Amino acid sequence: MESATLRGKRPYAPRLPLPERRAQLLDAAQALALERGFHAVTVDGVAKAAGVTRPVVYGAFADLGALLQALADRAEERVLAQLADVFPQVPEDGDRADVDDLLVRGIHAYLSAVRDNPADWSVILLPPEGAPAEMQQRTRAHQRALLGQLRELAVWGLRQRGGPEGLDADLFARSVFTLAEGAARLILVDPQRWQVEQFTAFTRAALGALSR
Amino acid sequence: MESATLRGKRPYAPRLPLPERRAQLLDAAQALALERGFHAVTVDGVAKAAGVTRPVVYGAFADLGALLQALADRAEERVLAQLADVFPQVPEDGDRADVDDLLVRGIHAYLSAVRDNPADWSVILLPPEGAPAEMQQRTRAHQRALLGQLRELAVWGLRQRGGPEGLDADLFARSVFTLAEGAARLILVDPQRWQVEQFTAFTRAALGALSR
DNA sequence: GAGTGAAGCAACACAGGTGTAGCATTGCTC
DNA sequence: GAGCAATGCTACACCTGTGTTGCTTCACTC
Repeated sequence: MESATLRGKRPYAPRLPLPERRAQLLDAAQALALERGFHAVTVDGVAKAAGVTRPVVYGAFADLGALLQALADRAEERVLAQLADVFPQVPEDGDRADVDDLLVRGIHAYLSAVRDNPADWSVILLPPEGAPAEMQQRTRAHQRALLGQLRELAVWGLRQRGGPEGLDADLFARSVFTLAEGAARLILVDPQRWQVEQFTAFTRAALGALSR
Repeated sequence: MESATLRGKRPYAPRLPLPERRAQLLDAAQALALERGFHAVTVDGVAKAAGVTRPVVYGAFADLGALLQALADRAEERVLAQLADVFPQVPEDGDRADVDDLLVRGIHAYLSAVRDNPADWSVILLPPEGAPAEMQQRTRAHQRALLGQLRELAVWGLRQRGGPEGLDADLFARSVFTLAEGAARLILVDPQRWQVEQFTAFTRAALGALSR
């Protein structure tokens, strides 16, 4: 029907196989989340941003919750892959590696990963209010897991190092965790101003100043 | 008309002078924000929670934005009043006060205030995504101001103390800020588990361990 | 180069939210 | 205890978002 094209009708968007369509929609959703916050990600908005209509989105994802879930999954997957490449090995039992250096290298690896892939890390690190409860719970579970590991490392490190007396290992681990996350946020928000090296230098100085 | 009462009509809520009505609505809004997050605060929800109808809310506040603004204003006002009572004096120039002790007392005052008034501090400290941009901007402006003060204090303190070399004062101030906020959040989220004294003890131990 | 199944589109019904207009009730004043 | 201004309520119109139905178009197969 030529009348269809003559009227102001939307031209058909190119057809895509499901996996590519999903990727395209997730890209659009991620861009929206970065620009206007997580709560601004709507099915309608994602569809518009991707140049398609809502039923296309529902063809790719069960509903908005599933889309956000998939978005988080993808970001997490990429981010873990990225870390696996660069993260320093955890010391074997009895290893004589320098504890301070291990922590500094860890921070460096973490912050570099954030700097090099701000889009995915934003999904992980930005405050998730407005996102469905499911997602928030999962984020929290991950934090707990990471915190547990850090805590073990802190216990080991403080003993190994003969570190300061009375410094609670759990709180120390939490502090490192909180500070690292804060640094990551600064890098995400203003990468011009904040360089990875500033934080590693600070960490080195702080650890160096802690008496043994 | 007795027919009105016989039918399932809403009974008239008691009439209140404007200031009390405002206070009542703000209480309702705050309770909602604490229970279900900031984005769950709606004019409709506030009205229902307060046992009135929407036009009553619009009689007290221009719109939802104004209500949230007023909520933040009130919380901030109360919180500042609270701090003014307990916060240790900033040292005069040339004062010989113990720098470490000053910081520990400051942390103690801050966290005690949070513990004793979780409702208002939650409004200040909970992540404000979903809240109008105006409010977020103001929060950020306050953070900047506080950070500036902390930074001056850190410069002064590190010099006074003859503290560790190479420890950037700006980053140190930011670290203190971030950690204090993190501690406050822990106290808000799980006051059973986290006691103010744990954090002050940790702070004291950490500062004590920093070589002079 | 027709036929057909998959992919995309417009349009609908619904839900929950905003803000407003006009009527009903109350309780204060005299 | 009647009058009346202030206060609250019902009801409406509108917006934005969700999830679905059925029609249209494309592109691949034979």
